[in-house]
This record gives sequence, C-alpha cells and structure tokens, in this order.
Amino acid sequence: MGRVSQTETAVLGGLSVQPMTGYALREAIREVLGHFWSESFGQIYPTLAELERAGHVQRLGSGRTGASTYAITPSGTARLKQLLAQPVQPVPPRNGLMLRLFFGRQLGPEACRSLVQQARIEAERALARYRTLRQELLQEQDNAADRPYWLLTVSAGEHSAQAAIDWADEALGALDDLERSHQGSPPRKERRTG
Amino acid sequence: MGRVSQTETAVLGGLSVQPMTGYALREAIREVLGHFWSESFGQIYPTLAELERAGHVQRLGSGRTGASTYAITPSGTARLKQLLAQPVQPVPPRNGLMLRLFFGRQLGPEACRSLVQQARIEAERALARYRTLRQELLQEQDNAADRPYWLLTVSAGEHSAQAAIDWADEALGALDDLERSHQGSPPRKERRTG
DNA sequence: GGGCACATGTAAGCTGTTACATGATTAA
DNA sequence: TTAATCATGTAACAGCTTACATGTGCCC
Repeated sequence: MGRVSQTETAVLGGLSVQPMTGYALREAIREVLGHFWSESFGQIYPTLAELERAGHVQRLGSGRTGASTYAITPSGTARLKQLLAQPVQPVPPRNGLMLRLFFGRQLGPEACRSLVQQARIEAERALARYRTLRQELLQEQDNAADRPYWLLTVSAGEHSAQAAIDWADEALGALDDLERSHQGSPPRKERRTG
Repeated sequence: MGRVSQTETAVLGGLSVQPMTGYALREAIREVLGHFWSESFGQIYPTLAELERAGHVQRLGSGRTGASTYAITPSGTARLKQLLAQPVQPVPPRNGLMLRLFFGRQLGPEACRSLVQQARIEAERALARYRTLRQELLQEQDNAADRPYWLLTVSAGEHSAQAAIDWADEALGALDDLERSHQGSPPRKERRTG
C-alpha cells in the first residue's frame, strides 16, 4: 500500500488551487497553513512522483531549468475528493508546554512563569499573522470560490490564538499568587510533608 | 545517545507524583493528560527499563504477579528537573480538520458543515471532561503541592475547548450562508467566475 | 564572483504506533 | 469457565525530519 498518508491530500489540495513546483508547494503550505499543517521536501517530492505515476498530477513545461510545475488532473481531483471525504484521523497529542506545566512543581513558579510568558508572546504573534492573512485574502481578487473556506481556517486560528492569550494572562496571575505564597507570608493554608 | 525524547520526561514526571506500574502510568496519562499528551506501551516499557538501568527509577516489590511498581529515585528527580528545564521542542502541526476545511471547496458546504458539527461535539465533550477533572482535582486532599500546576493545564483545556465551540458556531453560520447562496438567491454579493 | 532564493532529490535515522504473544487475577 | 481488566514485553513498520548532495538564475 503506497499510502503516503495525508501528504497526498495536502499536495493534491495545493495543486487544486493552482499549478506549482514542489518547492512552491511547500512555501505555500508554510505561509498559509503553517499553523495547521506542515510538509517537508522529503515528503513532497516522493509524493509528487507517486502521484505522477498514478496519473493524478501532470508535469507542465519546465519553468526555466529542471524546475517542473505540476498540475492536478481530473483523476487527481477525483482522488482529492475521495481523500478529503475520509474521516479525520486524530494525531496523538504531544504538547510540550502542557507537559512541563503539569509537572511544574518540579520546575518552580518562576520557570513556569517564563514558559507561559513565552507562550503568550507566540500566541500574540500568531494572532497578528492571522489578521494579516485575513486582510490579504480579502484583498486578492481571484479566490472567490476558495475564500470562504480559507477564512474558516483563519478564523479558527484567531479564536485559538486569542484563547491562548486569555489563558496565559489568567495563568500568569495564578503563578504570581503562587510565587508570593512561596516567599512572603502565605495567603492561605500551605503544608509540606515528606 | 539513548535519548528517548519526551517519553522519558512523561514517565519520570508520572512517577514523581507517585509510584506506579507501567500500565497504571499509561492509564494516568490517558485520564489526566489525555488531551495534551499520549504514550503507548511500546514507548513506556522500554523507557522504564532504560531508566532503571540508569538508576533513575527503582522497582518496588511486585504487586501480585509480574506486576512491578516503579518509584523515582533522587537521581531520577534530578534528571526530571533537567529535562523539564529544556526548551519546548515544537511538534510540526498536523490538523486534519483544518486541512479538509481549507480545501473545503472540493468537499462542498454540506460536508464541511458536518465536519464542523462533529468538531463542535468533540469540543463540548472535551469541555465537560475538563470541568469534571477540575472538580476531581479540587476534591482530592493529597495533591496540594501539584494542584496549582495541574489546574493551569485544565484551564488551558477549558479555554481551548470553549474557543473551538465559539469558532464552530461562527463557522456553521458562515457555511449556512454559503449553502443558501448555492441553492436559493444569494443573500449578498457573491460572484462566480470561471 | 559571491550570496541568495529557487529547485530537486535521496538516505539515514528517530520517534512512535500497532499488532502480536503471553499470562495472572477477578468477577460474573 | 469465560470474559474483562490488569500487566509486560517485542517486533514490524509507518511516517516524518534532517542533513546532505547538487545545481541554476539573478542581483549586487
């Protein structure tokens, strides 16, 4: 089974928007889907070759040198629809920040604080990126058919980033309380045994 | 380099809370960290063996049969602190739902709608789970030192789940508009070219 | 003529899942 | 005695990243 998993979907999907080289495909995924998806060259090129063999994509005239632009074929579009209709396979979660905070007792409140602070900064950055992206999408003229779907994902990013910011602020407050109770007089009950 | 990545952190972290068998370790991770972290037996058992060889954990008297309970040693605690202090290594994102929605044009508004609906149901379920977890944590008596950190992660889950619900409602509205503009008279500006 | 962006492709290797093999204890 | 749960461990292999090898075209 040459099933190259979801990479096939991402590649066909990208080419369903417009013909591209493998390189451009990766750039496009990074720029527009970067917070939701990622592909490396090591996945993209073999997948393109496989798709070409299967007749799902087709090599257009080379741009300048060896650079070949791929376009999706009708059978590729059919395949894409098939792939998209398949159930979402959940990825086992691996959230390093939460793992560290969960065992934060070993790390102490100060270190946790800086972890949360860092997360907040990243969420702000992500939110700004989504806002820019939204503006860009609204200004482009030739994406009317795709646009509503793209905006759906941008909106998901905005909600998620905003939630991360709100959580971070709350968490920083909680950690402040903890720190204060560590050094000064504890605000309430605090017992250590063992 | 026998670096077994973050599994080592998760295992040592779990044992830092209380001694457990490998099986119980996995159950605990599933129940409490399930939305943020996951470990399979195929990772846990080899990691436990490695940690024992290194003296970071120690096998306590077997429970009934071959079941051996592991406890963290002082050197294990030191190792854990070291691991936790290391920078969070970001996992390349792979969000199957967003991938599908981004190429939603191929899928059509109805199919997207049911994807979002499903996501909403899962977010509701997650939110309910976090609420329960919070209550359970607050009712337990012997976790005073860990509790504030655990609540941080629960709170992150709540924020994130609530954001997913809010987004889903918004997205369902947008998809309704799309569907309406597909069949009946478009509610507002909507142009199709090509 | 040097550096950068564009471009392709392969190989090594890690991380982690799944499936399988095995068996004890407990409750119905 | 049968099924479910608790429990351990291994082997196969999927999926993906990283690094490397290689080369072109453009701009300063």
